[in-house]
Amino acid sequence: MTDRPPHILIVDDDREIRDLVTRFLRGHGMRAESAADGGAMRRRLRTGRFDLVILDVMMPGEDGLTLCRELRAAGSQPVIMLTALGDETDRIVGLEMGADDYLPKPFNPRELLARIRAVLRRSGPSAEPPAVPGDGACLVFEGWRLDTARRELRDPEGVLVALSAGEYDLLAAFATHPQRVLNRDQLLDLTKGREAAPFDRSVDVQLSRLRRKIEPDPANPTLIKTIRGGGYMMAVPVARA
Amino acid sequence: MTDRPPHILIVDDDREIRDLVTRFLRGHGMRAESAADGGAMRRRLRTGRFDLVILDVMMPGEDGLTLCRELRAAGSQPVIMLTALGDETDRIVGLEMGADDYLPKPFNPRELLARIRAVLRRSGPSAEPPAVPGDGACLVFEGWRLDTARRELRDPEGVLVALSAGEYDLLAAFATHPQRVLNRDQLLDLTKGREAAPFDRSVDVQLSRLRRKIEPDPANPTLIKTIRGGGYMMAVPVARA
DNA sequence: CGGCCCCTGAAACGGAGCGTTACAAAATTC
DNA sequence: GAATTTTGTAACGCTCCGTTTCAGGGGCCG
Repeated sequence: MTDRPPHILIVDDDREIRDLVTRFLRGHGMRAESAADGGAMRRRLRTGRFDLVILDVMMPGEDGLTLCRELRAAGSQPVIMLTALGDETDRIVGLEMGADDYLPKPFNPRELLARIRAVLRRSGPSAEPPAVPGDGACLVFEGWRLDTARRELRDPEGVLVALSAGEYDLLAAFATHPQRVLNRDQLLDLTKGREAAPFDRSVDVQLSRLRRKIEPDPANPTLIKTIRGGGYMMAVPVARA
Repeated sequence: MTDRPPHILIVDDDREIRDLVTRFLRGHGMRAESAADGGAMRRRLRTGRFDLVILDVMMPGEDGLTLCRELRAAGSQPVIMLTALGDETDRIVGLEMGADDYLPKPFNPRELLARIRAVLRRSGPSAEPPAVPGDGACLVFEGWRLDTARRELRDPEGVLVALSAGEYDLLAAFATHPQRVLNRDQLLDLTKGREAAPFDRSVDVQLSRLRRKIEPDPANPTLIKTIRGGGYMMAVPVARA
């Protein structure tokens, strides 16, 4: 029912293609961003939540197939691959790697749009657990235990702490980005997948509610600190278990 | 949200290009500075915080690729490389070295501006690598312990000293540049990432507040000394732990 | 040595950022 | 469809921070 615009990431070494596709998708009501290579892609995925990734197969350095396998292992976004025209091998290997669709270059932007919509429709609205690449694991910090598979939180004594969906998403965003300052835009992107409105303070209120449940002394937070003028930060190290 | 103007460093041996780009970027609301070679770049990076570095590939002495690799290893700023027109090799090697984008010379300044904005948007406001627990994130001086991962300060007895965000940033600036005189411009750049206004004395006031918390006798400071006419200096050695 | 100027320290004030509560709308459950 | 829970918005008060202002003190000159 949440019909927010889909968020697409284009990974291609060719600047012209990146810009063309980005502009085209934005012109059709989507949020689109681009990355020039695998490193940039990873950096962008670290602080943003995407509904779909478009990968060029032919790239210097890490090629699209490698990145596709990585995406499949880590996240759950659907992937569309851009292959060289008529190259059956790429197409087959791409699909084996877990790509959801492929498109031979050069392509008609309208066709890309159609395939994006098809893949998003297929993968459905419930395809994506927010903010968690590398799932199935428990995130442990200061004795607390966040089970990302069950969406449950247990305190150091092992007692279940009831969190609302929003509180869980917020805590998960921090737990997957520990020891980093996250501003309100990033947190909103990670938890709700939307952008901040002018006087949006919903993050503040949610965090206040979360602190009441997990901080020993909510007035002097030790787990999630406030960085005035910057945002918030999980101040303790997080381990996977 | 802190929306301060981005701070760009241009590294190019050609003086005309440096001036042209610097003036152009400033005319578009950015803070821009330039360096003529690798040495000047390193010197500038030591006391300034930059959001992006523009590197010329072809330079006498250390070329852009070498510098790019160095930047990638040390810092976290994104890099845009200026390559010779149509030189595929440079472009590919540049991206492999970790550049976030490239631009063939000669280029249209407006296009450079667009590239810069795109890269900044992609890399986001905080692009630091996630701190690994146990990595040397503590700075120790005279028994005091500044934990940069947790943004916490402990006195020699191990008692937590409450610092405001601004006080912490200021102390961190000194602790990462010990035994060096830092003037107000440098401190403002390191802590707030902005330039000094004509009669800006905010650093003085913050330092006064900081001294009240960490100096045994704030009237006769021993940790952070005043250098009349020059600025301030952390007067004790700092070790990583 | 004394007077002057300029630099710095610190108090005081006001504005902005943030925490929290209250309330209303929306979603979920039964 | 009603009751309950969750979530966003508005509002109030507190804290932090930048600016202003004044006082003290060091350096330079005579």
